[in-house]
Parts: sequence; structure tokens; C-alpha cells
Amino acid sequence: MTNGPATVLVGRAADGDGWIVVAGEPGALTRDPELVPDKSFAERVRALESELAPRWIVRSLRSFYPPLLAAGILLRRAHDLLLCHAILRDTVALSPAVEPSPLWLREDVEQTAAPGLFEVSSDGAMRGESFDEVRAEWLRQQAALAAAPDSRLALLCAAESTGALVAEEMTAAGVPWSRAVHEEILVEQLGPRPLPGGRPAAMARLATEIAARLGDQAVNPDSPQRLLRSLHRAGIFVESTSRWELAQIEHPAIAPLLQYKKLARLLTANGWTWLDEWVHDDRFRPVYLVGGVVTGRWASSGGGALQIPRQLRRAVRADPGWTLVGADVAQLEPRVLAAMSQDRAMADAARGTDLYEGVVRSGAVATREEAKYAVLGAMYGATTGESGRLVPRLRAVFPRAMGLVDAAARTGEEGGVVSTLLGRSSPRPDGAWLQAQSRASDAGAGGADESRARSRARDRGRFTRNFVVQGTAAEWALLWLAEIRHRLNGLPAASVPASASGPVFRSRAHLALFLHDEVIVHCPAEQAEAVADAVRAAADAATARLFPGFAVDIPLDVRIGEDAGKPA
DNA sequence: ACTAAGTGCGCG
DNA sequence: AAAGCGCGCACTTAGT
Repeated sequence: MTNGPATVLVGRAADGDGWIVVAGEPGALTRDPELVPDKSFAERVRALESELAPRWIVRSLRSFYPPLLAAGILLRRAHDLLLCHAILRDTVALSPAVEPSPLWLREDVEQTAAPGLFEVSSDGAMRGESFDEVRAEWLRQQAALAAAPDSRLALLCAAESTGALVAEEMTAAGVPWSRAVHEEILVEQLGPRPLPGGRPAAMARLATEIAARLGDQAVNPDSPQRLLRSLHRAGIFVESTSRWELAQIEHPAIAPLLQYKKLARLLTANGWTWLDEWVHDDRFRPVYLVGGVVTGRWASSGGGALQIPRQLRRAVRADPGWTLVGADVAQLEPRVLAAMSQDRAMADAARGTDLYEGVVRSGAVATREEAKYAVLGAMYGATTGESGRLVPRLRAVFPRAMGLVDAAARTGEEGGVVSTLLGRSSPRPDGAWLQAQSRASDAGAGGADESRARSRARDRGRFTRNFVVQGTAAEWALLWLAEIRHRLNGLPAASVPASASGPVFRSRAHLALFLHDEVIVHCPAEQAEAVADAVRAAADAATARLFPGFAVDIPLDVRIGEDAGKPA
């Protein structure tokens, strides 16, 4: 702990008036506390950042960082106490773990940043933002990390915090989004924008056609219940109106109905209303919730950032003089499984760009299609159907990888906790789950109790089976993101027209979108190749960092230019 | 009129 | 109603 960046600890003054700042050497806070008024706080941060390049210890970057970005300040390193509290509180590999505290509940993370620049929220200090509380929590977390058996948890906390920096930077910069292209797509598919509440022309046409072919003028394809009755009256005996089931039926009404559902989805999820609400000045600004998914994946809030349909991806357009670099990993999760389980045979199968072909070459299954079903089934816990039938073949060929996920499933079924490679732990079973299990072992338990308990146990086993893989893949992605950010910030300034990405990124390459195993970078056109190299080098660095001493291929598909937005 | 749960579908 | 994981959002429906 003697090398490394200095630290700066930041919290509100006890009377809520201004900030208390303490700077110090790594691992120790040596300087005297300094009281900085709200008014001059941003400038103080700017000065400390350029003087010390410290690690900023703050309660939550979600509220702390956006005003700084708006003031043109880029932070290099941080430690987000709220996010790390959630990790350390649940970590089973830690004894003692960080004591859970209502002060550090994650709910606050979902709040949007305070509107004014560093204005005091009346209860801000009481919710854990006071300097004393920040310092006390920092000391607890440092002690917990120091007591950990190795540095993996510290790496996870650092990566989670850097992820939080990236998340706020991406929200600030926004995804370059062409309203014109998006509108073109809408008009092409739906027809001109209808009056509010009205049906677009293409949907109205399809509705008429559905009515005619079902012989039911009153059919309402927007209401599953009524649609189901209409279908039954027409002799189509489906159990639900979901696309998958309808697609199996041969009837002249099905084609227009499926098309209607497709257009209805486009209209309601990403139509003109969505554009009006979420795209301003050709920027889409989603809010990311770092670690918002139990496994450590990110979630998002508002605008459905992680569910943008692929058909709209071509609305992602670079500013003039700028371009896009898109990259995604094929089959990240099985590659991660191979490495975390140190399964040499599976890592060999993962060599090259298509893991499924490698599985075929291994002799486990005969076709690529079978390989895909078998591998997905192994990670998701399939027991029946095509997939369930193929999984046992993998056990023979990849015993270590299968042993790891099978063990995770067993632990989950027994009510235990599993962890990712860096140490993020799964939630403990909840009260209802425990109750179902204990009821089944009661003296007077019936068969129904037992089968229900067994079913719940298996559900939980599938969850923990997937947790270790999905969560470790999320850790790889987090490291990748951090490495990309580091390399982009090292690129020289470029002479291009200013982009619309805000004061920090107007002339600097920046991450614009992150989607589990995929990134899009917005960069000056002249830097496209350098950025592509940086993104590739970052992936190699992430792999080396997460799996030291074990060789595994995690190759990228990298695209530059107009097509960068949409993966193959 | 408002809320909560269910349905269906987009993403990985 | 995906066989098998994790999400968010819009809409309908059932309940108050």
C-alpha cells in the first residue's frame, strides 16, 4: 500500500455547509482537513486532480461526478463507497465482512444527481454523506480489503468504481443518435407519425386485415385476452398470444398478426414518443445502474438503454469529423467459464473466433448447432429437451468446466452462497425459499410440499449455476471497460470539429455505449485505427488481469465507421 | 382514479 | 409457452 495514487476523501461538513476534503499519501490521510465552500468546490477538485491525480473516495459517484463532468473535469480514479459496500457486505470470503448498514443502502444510487451544482440536499448529510460517515465507512472497507486472503476483492472494488466513472461519463457524453435516421426508420415501417393515441397507417392496415381473416370485426390485437378469444372463435386453439406459439400455427391471420405485434412493439417502445423523451440534440443519454443486476452486470434506468432493438442501431451516427468504433465479444460466457475453471480442453476449443466450431472439433457433439445448445444448456442448467440431452456429452469432454457449474448448482440447491472469480457473492436464499424447504422436511409434509420444495431448490440451482459464469463475465467486461478508458484517455488531442459530447469530450475519444459484452467508442475520425487497437489491447489486458497464468482466447469483432453500431 | 400483478417482447 | 439464466419497459387487467 505504499505505492499507488494518493487518496482524497470527500464528505459534507457537519452543518451541511460546504465540503470537507482530506488529501493524503496512499493508505494514510495525512493532510489537515480543509473546508471548501460549495461555490469553489469544483475548482478545488480540478486543482487537486491535476496536482495529485488521486483516488477520490466518495459516497456515490452517481451524484458526485455529473456536476464535475459538466464543469469540464475528468477524474482519473475513484472509490465508490456505496457500490463497494454492497459488494463487501455480501462477500462470504471475508471475515468479518463489512457490517450491513442502512446508511449505505443502494437505493440512493437510483436517485438522479442533484440538479444544482453541489447544492446541499437537506438530508444529504444524514444519509451518509457527512465527512465523518464517509471516513468511517472508508476505514471499514479498507480494513475489510486488507483482511481479504488476496487482492481480488480490491481489484473488483477498483473495477466497480472505475465502471461508475465510465457510466457517468457515458451519460454525460451520450450516444450520438441521429433523430433523422431514427425517424426514417419509423416512417418506413409505420408510416407518418399519427396523432397522439392514433394508430399509424401500417398498423391500421394490418388490423383491418387481421379482422378480415379472422372474420371478427371487433378483434383487438392490443389486448391479449380479447385477442385470445377472437383466435379461439376462429378455430385457432393457442394457449397464449405470444409470438413463439403463434408462429407455429398455419392460418392466414397469423402473418399479419405477427407483423402487427412487431410494429406495435416498435411504436410503443421506441417510437416518436421515445425520441421526444430520450433524444435531445442528437444524443441519447441513458442512466446506467452499475452493478444493478445481482450478478454484477449493469442495469439501466429510463429509455431502455440495454434493450435498444438491433433494427434501430443504424441511428447511432458519429458527429461530423468523428467516427464510431464498435466491438463485441462472441461467446464471452463459455470462454470465461473455460478460463475460470482452468479447463484446458475447453480453452482449446475456444481458440479462434468460433467456440462452437471448436466444441465440434473436440468431438463432444457433431454439429455447430448442437454445440450451441449444449453449451448454453450447460450454463443455464437445461435438463430437458434437445439441450438437456446434449449437456452430458460435455461432461465427458470438459470435466473441469462442467464440474465448476455443477458444483455451483449443487451449492445453490442446498441453500448456499456462490461467488464469482473476483469474489462477488450471490444473495442468500430468502425467507420464502427457506420456509418451503423446511416445510418439506416437516413430519407432516405432503408430496405437494416436497415436490414444490424440490422445484424451488432446482430453480435456485440454475440461478447459482448461471451466477458464477454471468458474474465473472461481467467482471471481465468491467476490466475491459476500465482498460479501454485508460487507453482512450492516453490518446493525443486531435484537431477535429468539436463534438456535441460535452465539455470533457468535445475533442476527445470516449466510450459511448456499453452493453454487457459490447462497446461503441465515438472518436475523431483520424483516430479510428488507434482506437480499434486500444480496444483490442484492452481486451487482452483484461484477460491477462482476470486469468493470470492461464491462456484463453477472448477475441473481438471490431468494426469502424457507419456499421460500427450493429454487431454481426 | 390509482396501484399491483401479469403478459409480452426487446436486449445480453 | 420456449427447453434454460439475467434484466427494463409499455400495456392490459384485476384489485382497491
